[in-house]
Amino acid sequence: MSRAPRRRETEPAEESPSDLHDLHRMPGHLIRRCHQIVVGLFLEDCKKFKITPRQFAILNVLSSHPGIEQTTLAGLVAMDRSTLGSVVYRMEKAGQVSREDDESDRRIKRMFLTPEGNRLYKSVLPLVWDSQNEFLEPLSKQEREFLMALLDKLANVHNMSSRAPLRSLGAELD
Amino acid sequence: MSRAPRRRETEPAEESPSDLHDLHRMPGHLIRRCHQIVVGLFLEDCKKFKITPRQFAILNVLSSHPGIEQTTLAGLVAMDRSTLGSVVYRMEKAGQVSREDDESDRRIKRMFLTPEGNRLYKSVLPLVWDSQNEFLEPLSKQEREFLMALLDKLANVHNMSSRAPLRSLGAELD
DNA sequence: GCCATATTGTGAGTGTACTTATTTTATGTG
DNA sequence: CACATAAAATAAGTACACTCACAATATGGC
Repeated sequence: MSRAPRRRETEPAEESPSDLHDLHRMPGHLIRRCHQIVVGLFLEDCKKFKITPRQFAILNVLSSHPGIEQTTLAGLVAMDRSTLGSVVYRMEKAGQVSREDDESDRRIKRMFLTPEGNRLYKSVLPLVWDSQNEFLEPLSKQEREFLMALLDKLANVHNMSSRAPLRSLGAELD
Repeated sequence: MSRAPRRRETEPAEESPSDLHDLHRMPGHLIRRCHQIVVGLFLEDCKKFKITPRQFAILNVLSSHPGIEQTTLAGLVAMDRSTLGSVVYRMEKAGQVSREDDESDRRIKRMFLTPEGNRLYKSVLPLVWDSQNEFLEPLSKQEREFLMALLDKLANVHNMSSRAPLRSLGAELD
């Protein structure tokens, strides 16, 4: 039913079926595709280090903020506490991060990069940037900047209504 | 190293720490945030129907292409076969799709929407569009179109190098 | 000091999203 | 027709990404 090709997209594929258009016009679908792609490029470029984008994000934040607690870290990388917990658990097993109990607040576990984790971070950083540039490569410099600005705007405006809001630091730590 | 706040973003948060900038300048991170957000809006708006974005995508494609096989469907929604299999399994249990064996090729299972699945699709469609508009709401009309064009370009250029490429239909199925 | 309340981390349960390997069935070639 | 090869679906294993619930603490008021 309803086989009327009434649009002329940039170039969905070859055949351009019928009202499957609905799906491909949705921002959510396009965002998902791009996410899928950028993760794929990341994993490919960093293959020899067996690291994921989330693990990299954690290394990155711990590198500049040693000793933060898990909930704060979760806020900084925009993950929820449970997910972060399981990712960090794996990284601890892999010897990349360490956790130690806080003296004054027994609920808290403070997190640090191990030397191993730090080496991994330094080694993988250029490869990560490669993958990011590779992703943006089809766009001109201006287009890249515009894209980033638009995504940044969307992410920030919706920040607090999202399920794992990005949160910056308070003033109490280090 | 490198503690120079040399940018002035739209509004990252309040403190704008130091070289955590690295992370937030990465397209991958922004894309992920936006993905997280748009999925969150979808789930919130469609809460009473207990449906996920992927399940909706499947309903959408099956609605216009009844009788396709799983591998083709996977291509149309850009999921890999394994993931699609498990999602479809749940939808079959929920009575939204049905699968029947193909006569001429015993490997194939052809998929259809059940009346229930079709009702669900029709009911949820407007809510889905609401969520998509809500996501884009912070942007002007022009910005929205530009964003979509840029994402579309990225998704299409990288399509074949991604792990679950979007594939359009061949000519053999009705 | 005691209690209602809030916070930190965790655990269980569901749903993607991949990888690799295996089973079943088709198809092409000699 | 037997045989290597390919394709469709599934299974097993890993890694997020959430939800809700819960135990162990802290904290503010009284």
